[in-house]
Amino acid sequence: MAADPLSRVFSALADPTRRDIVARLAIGDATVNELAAPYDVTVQAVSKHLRVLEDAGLVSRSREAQRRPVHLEANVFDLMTKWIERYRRQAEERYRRLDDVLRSMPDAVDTTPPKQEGTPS
Amino acid sequence: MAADPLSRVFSALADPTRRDIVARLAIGDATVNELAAPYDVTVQAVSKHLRVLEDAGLVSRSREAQRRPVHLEANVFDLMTKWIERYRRQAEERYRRLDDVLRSMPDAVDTTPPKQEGTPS
DNA sequence: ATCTTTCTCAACCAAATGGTTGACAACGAA
DNA sequence: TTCGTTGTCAACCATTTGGTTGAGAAAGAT
Repeated sequence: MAADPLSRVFSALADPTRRDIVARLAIGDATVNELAAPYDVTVQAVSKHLRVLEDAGLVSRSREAQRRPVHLEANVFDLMTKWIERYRRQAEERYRRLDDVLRSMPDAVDTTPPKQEGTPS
Repeated sequence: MAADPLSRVFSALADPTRRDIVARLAIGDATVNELAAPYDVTVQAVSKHLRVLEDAGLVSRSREAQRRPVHLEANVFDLMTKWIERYRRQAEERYRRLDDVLRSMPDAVDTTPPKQEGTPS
């Protein structure tokens, strides 16, 4: 089993069925049988998927008679978005700098579009 | 191999070594040997990781003499952030509505914690 | 031409993954 | 109590994955 939380979350969402389940749970809590209904796999398979999502902290299961309502824990998403945003911003910044360098070169390639730029972000 | 692009991206980032490589590439392009140096795995293993990242569209490899500089393609991140944001927002909206309902109920359960903000971890 | 460097491909291996079936625990209903 | 429903656990199976070693392609250096 993956050690670090970030790997667990990414790994959990790397499966289309599990992303589908998350999408379903965003609408509202559901039981395992309800979640399994749309797919032609056994309930056990869906239960396994839910365990993966639970280990990643994306989902929680409570007890209610025989039923086990599954609930989406949205806050774990932040872990991912923070990681993603960090490196995207860094890469975009780098790209911008490269762009500046190219622009500052008189006519190395000459394909420079005659454009005046705004300053995004 | 995973069919859909979203699964490929999530799956690619589910590995700590590959996330590390992405972090490194955010600083600047690098060759396979440079990328492999910090880890005690073979260059072949890193080459495989790069292939996974490339299939996910997160990275591109060009040719420059014998060297193959690896470049980070930041735009693919958007695919993920869009997906994540959508369901997080949906789940938060749902939580807000549930919160409203609970607040509008006079004293259904009475175990209501006194107005605390933020989840108790 | 022959070496050297850089990197990928192919074959193999152990472990993880996603699925199955079968057994059974927990609980409400009869 | 016995039955039906809901869900998990255990064992098993096929495929994928992350790693290895060994061979070889591509291009500059000698």
